[in-house]
Amino acid sequence: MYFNLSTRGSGGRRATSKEVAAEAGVSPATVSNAYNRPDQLSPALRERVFEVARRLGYAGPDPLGRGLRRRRTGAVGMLYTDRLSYAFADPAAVMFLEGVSQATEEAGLGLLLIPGGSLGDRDPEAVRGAAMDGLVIYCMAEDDPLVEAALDRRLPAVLVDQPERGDTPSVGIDDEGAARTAAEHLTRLGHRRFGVVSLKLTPNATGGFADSQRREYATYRSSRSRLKGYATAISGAGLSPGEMPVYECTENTPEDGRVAAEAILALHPRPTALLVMSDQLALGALEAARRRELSVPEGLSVVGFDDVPAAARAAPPLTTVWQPHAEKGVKAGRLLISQLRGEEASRTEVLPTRLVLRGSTVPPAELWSEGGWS
Amino acid sequence: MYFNLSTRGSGGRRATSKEVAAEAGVSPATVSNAYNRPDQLSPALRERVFEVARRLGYAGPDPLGRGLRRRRTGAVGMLYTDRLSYAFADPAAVMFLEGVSQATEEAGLGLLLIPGGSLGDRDPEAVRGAAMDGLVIYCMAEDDPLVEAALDRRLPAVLVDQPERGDTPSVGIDDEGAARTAAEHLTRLGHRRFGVVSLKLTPNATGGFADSQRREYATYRSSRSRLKGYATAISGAGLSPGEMPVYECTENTPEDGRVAAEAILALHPRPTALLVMSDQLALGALEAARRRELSVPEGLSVVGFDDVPAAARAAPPLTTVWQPHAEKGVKAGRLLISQLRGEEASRTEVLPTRLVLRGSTVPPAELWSEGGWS
DNA sequence: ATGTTTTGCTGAATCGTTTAAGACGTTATC
DNA sequence: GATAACGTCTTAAACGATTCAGCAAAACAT
Repeated sequence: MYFNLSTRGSGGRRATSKEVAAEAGVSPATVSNAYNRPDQLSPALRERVFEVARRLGYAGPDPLGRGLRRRRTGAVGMLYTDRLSYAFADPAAVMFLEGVSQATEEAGLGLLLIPGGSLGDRDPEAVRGAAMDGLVIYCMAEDDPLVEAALDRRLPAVLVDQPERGDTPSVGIDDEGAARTAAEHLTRLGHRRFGVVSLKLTPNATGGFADSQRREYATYRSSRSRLKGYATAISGAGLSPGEMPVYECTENTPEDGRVAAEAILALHPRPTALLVMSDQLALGALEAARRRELSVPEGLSVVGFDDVPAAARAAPPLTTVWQPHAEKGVKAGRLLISQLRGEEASRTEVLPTRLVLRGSTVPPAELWSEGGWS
Repeated sequence: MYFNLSTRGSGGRRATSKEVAAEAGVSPATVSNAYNRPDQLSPALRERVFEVARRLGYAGPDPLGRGLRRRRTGAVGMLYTDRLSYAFADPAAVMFLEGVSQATEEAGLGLLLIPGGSLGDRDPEAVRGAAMDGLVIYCMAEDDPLVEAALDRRLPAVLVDQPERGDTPSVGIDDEGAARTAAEHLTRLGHRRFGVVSLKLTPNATGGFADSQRREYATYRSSRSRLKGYATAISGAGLSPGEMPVYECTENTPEDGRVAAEAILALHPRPTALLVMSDQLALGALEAARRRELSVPEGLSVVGFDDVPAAARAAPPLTTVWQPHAEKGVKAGRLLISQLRGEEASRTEVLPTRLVLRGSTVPPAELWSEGGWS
């Protein structure tokens, strides 16, 4: 009969189920049953086991021991493009996480945010060593070694906003179509000179204008597809997309967007419209215009992507591509969970997008006299 | 010699280190060493082990087996007041998480978001069964059974924005002092009739005006302290805080804030100033005023709490109490990590706050003729 | 040639559970 | 009265790794 009360606090070793069993004079199996299958033992004994457990400071089965035996952890992992802390600074990612967490919480699962390290030296150890039952892989570059490492685990997984891989289910949007729609909106308004403020094209992006080869071989699918969508629209208007300046940002922040837009607006001839790959960047573009005393939309049209809440509150309110971030998260989570349950999941889900017209886009100034707009 | 290539994909059993060992003709200990202590075996053999591992589809040591043996998981948990998905909808919580994730990522640790379930029936199973090396407990009610369950695990922990407990380190702000400062700002401007839009006072809050007993026995420390701070300031101005209406919200959303403010503004006599416990709620209060065609600040002063980014962009910009959300997260994370490293951590950290004066507060209209303001 | 250290590997115990399968006494069934 | 069924509890074998003491051979020193 050995007590263990001294271990209150974070120090000291916790009691094990075996010790509880010994102290209560039963077998370990019975202790296990007390916690996991109340119907397998008499209520009286169960109570006694709990009583002893309390006395010994045993707070229930150790998750690792249990997990090892049961082959399941009760948590799903989430892998993000970049440093974890950046995810929380990106409204779109936060909304996505909101959706994922909703799905996982419904299922009683934990959500394990896996540290990737900075993009420079991604450390696969964390994803190799993370205790999880499955994972959602969000917005990663198609050649990111972490994706490889993650998939190697052979866990149930779902890819989000990424190229398909093997038979892993995926959810995403039609980036190319959405971008095309956004650009066509501008060509229809009569714009002829565009600039693109782009998200990262490859993980090791250094920022700056991207040449056509770089555009072609972007390893982030979303960026590549959106670029393609923009280009298609431009071509459709009889223009040549190759000449269109594309400034690649390294972070999805208003600051980076501002810098990019400033670079583009310094060009001659100056574009009359900016195609921006995210609202975070677009907010920065608005700021750039403001600093140049170039009024939006009169002097410059801007169309964003994502439709984050701040887009509607911006001055002027931002014309942008809406996409269902939270729903994407919920879908991804559910898809993963149904795999965990062994159900055969649908292969791929493409969620709808919608161009939201607000105040940041009008015909170019050159056309005003032609009666299109006043 | 047995291959296992058929298990590509999520199905199939993964190879174990023992199988790799057998196939490579070495002992399991050697396989382990190949992964964990490269210096313990010849480079040639190590390469051979990896080669066999690759062939067999062995992606490195199983996290659970390893975790069990090593007594450590490589992840820290995070426990939140409410449903996880709500955390992502609350900018303050998101900033806090940003900080925590920064700290954990630096240390190469995962961040496990523990599902609590809805507040009604909190399920302690998840916190009992979560595989983690330590946890941060954020903004929980002092009588929440989940806190008890979490502390019972005897893991290293840190409490955030919560009453101290035992010798668990904690980080927070001086809620009472900050609230008092906010309220004193208004009393100094000459306001005499106040309304309080309050965050939840207890987990099972139903919303509505809270009587004095309810205010007294609030189990969320932040709410209780802020209420106390407001009251102190009011008393200091020679008024009686007991008469001040306090409307308790159930969620920290603009919608709830609007509803609360509407209820308060319908009172007679109508308060000239609103003390609001969060900016999310305050944004809703502004909306309520707008709907009543009551202009802020001329007809109503509003002071918030948190200084979320949207506060500065609101119309009018919100006077509010700034607090270092992200830094709080970093501090909490670091405090936890230093415990994990066995370092004796400081007991308690109180972070600074600051009242940020913006456009939502002016003297009450009654005083304008007296020359104070125009 | 002998003693000592180093290198490279293995055997066996251990981490804390869960879970088939089975033992044993009691009660229901025909 | 035999048999089946049941309720309760136990035995023993996993689950997948790590770690420490130890051992043989090789390298080095004397």
